[in-house]
Parts: sequence; structure tokens; C-alpha cells
Amino acid sequence: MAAAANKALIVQSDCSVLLELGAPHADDARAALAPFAELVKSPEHVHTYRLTPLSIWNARSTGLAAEQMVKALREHARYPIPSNVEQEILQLAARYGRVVIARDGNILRCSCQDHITAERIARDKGAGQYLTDRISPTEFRVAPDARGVLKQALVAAGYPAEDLAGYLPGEHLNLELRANSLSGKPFQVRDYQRQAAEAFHLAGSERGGSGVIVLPCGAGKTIVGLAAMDLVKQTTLVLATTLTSVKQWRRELLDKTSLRQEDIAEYTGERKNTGPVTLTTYQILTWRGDRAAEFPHLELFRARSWGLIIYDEVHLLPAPVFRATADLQARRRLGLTATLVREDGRESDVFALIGPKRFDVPWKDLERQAWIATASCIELRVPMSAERRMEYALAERRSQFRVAAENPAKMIHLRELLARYPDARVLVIGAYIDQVETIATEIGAPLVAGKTPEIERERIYERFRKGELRCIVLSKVGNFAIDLPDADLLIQVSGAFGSRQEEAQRLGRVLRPKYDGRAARFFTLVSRDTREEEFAHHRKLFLTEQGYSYQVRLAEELSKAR
DNA sequence: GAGGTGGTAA
DNA sequence: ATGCGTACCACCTC
Repeated sequence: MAAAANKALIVQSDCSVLLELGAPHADDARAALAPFAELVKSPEHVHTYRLTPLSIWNARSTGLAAEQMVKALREHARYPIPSNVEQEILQLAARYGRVVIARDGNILRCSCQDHITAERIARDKGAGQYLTDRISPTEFRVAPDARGVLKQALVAAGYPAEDLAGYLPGEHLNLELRANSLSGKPFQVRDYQRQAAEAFHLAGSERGGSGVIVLPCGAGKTIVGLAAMDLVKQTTLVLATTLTSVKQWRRELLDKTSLRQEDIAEYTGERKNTGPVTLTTYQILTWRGDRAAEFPHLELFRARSWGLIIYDEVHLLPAPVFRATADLQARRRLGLTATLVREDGRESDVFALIGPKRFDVPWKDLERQAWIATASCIELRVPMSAERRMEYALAERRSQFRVAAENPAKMIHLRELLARYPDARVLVIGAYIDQVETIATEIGAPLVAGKTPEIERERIYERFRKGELRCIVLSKVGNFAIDLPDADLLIQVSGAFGSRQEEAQRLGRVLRPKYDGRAARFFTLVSRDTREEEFAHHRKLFLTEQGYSYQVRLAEELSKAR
């Protein structure tokens, strides 16, 4: 073990934990810390983690004891652990599982570890209303349909319940994973995908069967869904965000499992069928006729005795589906997402109603294992012409950003990049329709925007895949389109205020591993001396936090270097 | 298949 | 650190 002076962790009294990557045993320290802390930032040298109630409870739900957490910190900490941090961990951890929900035949029983806890939750404003029927000093009888709302209230009260009440059996589903996909390629579930599905299922334990799997874009979350279906083998309802996603689920199910066309039904605006496996969208579930208070399509949840419900992109699930999910606690639930939600209310609702986080893998781990490509990110500062600078100066403050974003001089440098990487397969992404239309016309590449019909899109993607086309220009559809072909050079000409999610999505476009192992390149063009630089700063934070190498270059320097 | 509505990003 | 407006999507009706 390293001497104290160069140990990797610094534990601070605000419950943040710094990990110094250069320290000996930094990898061991990370492996020990990650299961019970949330990664907040990960630039080059020092990564920041945070101990939160949810991160501790997630860890407890996978069976990690508080003592193991404290031991892990002690083992790797450079300085003594602040006593309040140790107390915090012990107290938070001790709250998980102090309340247990279990089944007694047809009724549910909520049992507390001790009398004091029972009094605390019985008197809690939120939870108390579901705990009216006391059967012993430490036990309550609970109406089965209160299972979800009670769990929500218990999380809010700080006493997350361990739900061991089990699930209703769904109808059996004949499903096997294929060893060779329909398209002829051998198909194998990757180790981390298998681990994720097993962490969700936890066969032989009362704990399994509900929870969330977190994997980066491009890591194959759908496959985790298929693997989970293979473990459960019961009728399944899949909730997705878009019709394209619904179609992709269908393709993957047909390609990689023994299911046939007629086993898979779609319940969407186009057709409303149900089958042993049914694919649907969040939007149809939340549609309400004539501003009525009811959601007619939520009946789909009761249309069959589902054995498994899969929530794709679980961080996007809308409030009415949350409410409906509260009533569905007797069904197995699997949430899939690329980023853990940070908004407080929602995150704890996901925890209470879908289940705890069961599994995640850091982006950089997948990169090391070559499941995703390495990427270099470069911000190119582009000057504006004198006329443009005047236009910018005269513009109202709120339209300045757009004047800068649509700087025509970006075109010069865009062309240069295209010339500089003649073999690259290129995606150009911008935020404004006018801008991307102009670019597409000038460089003679097809444009895919919101109004581009589905058939046209597929035709363009197909030509790109075949190599007949080296460049596609995209509007904001680039943020949604999940069926975009793989590329290795991404040029962002404008971005909408640089959101982290958007940046993650866009970067994910070029992260599929390259056949020759080359790195992906991500250029973002930013107008110099404008407000656009401020937003680029924000975007830069995202990229560096994910641990990606990042450089800022002046456009004319890059031109000279050629 | 066009057009309106309502919702989301972040 | 931020915000407004822009763009997108899926639903429905006609």
C-alpha cells in the first residue's frame, strides 16, 4: 500500500471526494469508490465524486455494507476522513432496508426494523397516509395499489424501502438469443451487457427484477434489454421515445432473437396492436383526448399480464407515465439510460418507482476495452469579417448569439477541414435551418432536417454507408436520429447553448470503433470575440469532464499549418 | 398528406 | 452559470 502522502483519494467534509489519477493505485481507489459515489467531473488529473443519499442507497441495494464503504475510503484516503463524512455514510446507509415491503398472500406488509422507525414513518405526512392499518408495533398492512406511492413517500422521508414483495408472473414467452444474427454475423452479448442484465435480474434473489442500467451512447443498451428478456422469458412491453426507436427495437429483436414478425406488435399512432412483445412510445401513452384529464392509452399497461416492462431512455419518462408506473409495482421493470438524471425530484422517483441503479460502466472503461473509439475534440476559433463584426455590434443582445453562430466565415474553415481529411466520413451538425441549408448547398452534400421524410433519410444514410457519399449535413435531428450511420469526423457549426446531453449525443455519433482503430475527431467552430465563446466554454466543460482530450485553436493557425 | 396541438430539449 | 427561441417529434383530425 502506498504511503499516506501519495494515496489517491482526498475526502472532504462537504461529502465530495477527489481522486488524483497520477497517484499510485488510483485505479484501485476508483474501483473501490465508484460503487457508492456519483462521478461529478472527470477532467485530466483530478476527478470529483460526491457521496449522495441516492448513491449510498444504490450501493446498499446491491448489498454493499456501510462498513465496506468507510473501509474503502480509509484505505485510499491521503488525509484523515472528516468525522462528519463517516457519520453521514453510516447514517444514510443504515436507513436503507430499515423498512421492508413483503408479501403475505394477497396483502402487503411493511415491516420496520425497530419501533422508533415505525413511529417515524407512521407520523410522516407523506408515508403515514398509506400506513393506517397497524398489525404490530413494527408492522403495517399496505393496500397493494399503494406499493408505488408508499415507496415514493418513503424515499422522500429518507427511509427508502427494500421491496421484496415480488412480481406477478407474466405469460411465458418463447425467446432465445441467436448465436448468429439473421444478417449472418455471429452475435454475442458482450460481458458488460451480460453483467448488466444479470445485475438487473438477480436470479434466485428477491431483490432482482427491477432497476436501472446506465451505459454510454453506443454501448448497446438495446442488447441489454434483449438479454434481460432472455432471462425473464415472459411477455414484454417496451416503451421508447420515438417511432424510429420502436422500429429499431423491432429490427434488433428479429435480428438477434428467435421471435418472429407476428410475435412483435406495435402500439403507436400508426397502428394499435398488442402481442406477446409490444413496442410503444411515451407520447401515445401520455396523449389525452380533448384536454380531458384522463390518458386513454395508459390502458395498454393493463392490456396484458406483462412479465417485464422496459423503459428505454428512462430519464425522459414523462410525469403521467411515472404516475401509472406507481400502480405497476408488481411488474418487473427495467430502465435503460446513458446519463443519470440530476434533477432531484425525478431522480428519486426513478429510484422509488423503477428501482435502484443496478449497473453502470464509465465511458473511459469502454474506450480502454475498445468498445468505443477514442476521440479528440478541437474548438476552432473563427474570426468574423468587418461587416459581420459591425452587424454583431449593432444587433440586440439576444440576437447576437445567432449572428455569431451563423458567421459565414465558418464556411471557409469547414471547406478546409473537408480538404484536410479527404478520407474521413463526415457529419456536419448545426442548430439553425437557414445555416445548414446554405452549407448543404455550398458543399454539395445532402441535408437531413426535421422536414426530411423518413424514406429520403434512409436513402441518404444508405448512400453514406455504401461510401457513395462522404458527407451529410444535419440540423438538430442529429440529436434524435438514432439510426444515423457511423462516421469518424464530426463538425459542429453551431450548437444550442451547449447542453451536456446534446454534446453527449453528438459525440456518440463518432464513437463507434473504427475498423483501423483510428481516433474519431470532433471539431466545433466558434466565432471569435463573441458570446458564442462563452457557450463553447460550457460545452468544453462537458467534454473535459468525460475525460476527453481537448484543444482550442485559432482558425488561421490551423490554415497555415497545412 | 397537410395542418393543428402539445410537449420536450436544457 | 445563465436564457430565450428554435427545432423536432408524435399524436390527432380532416
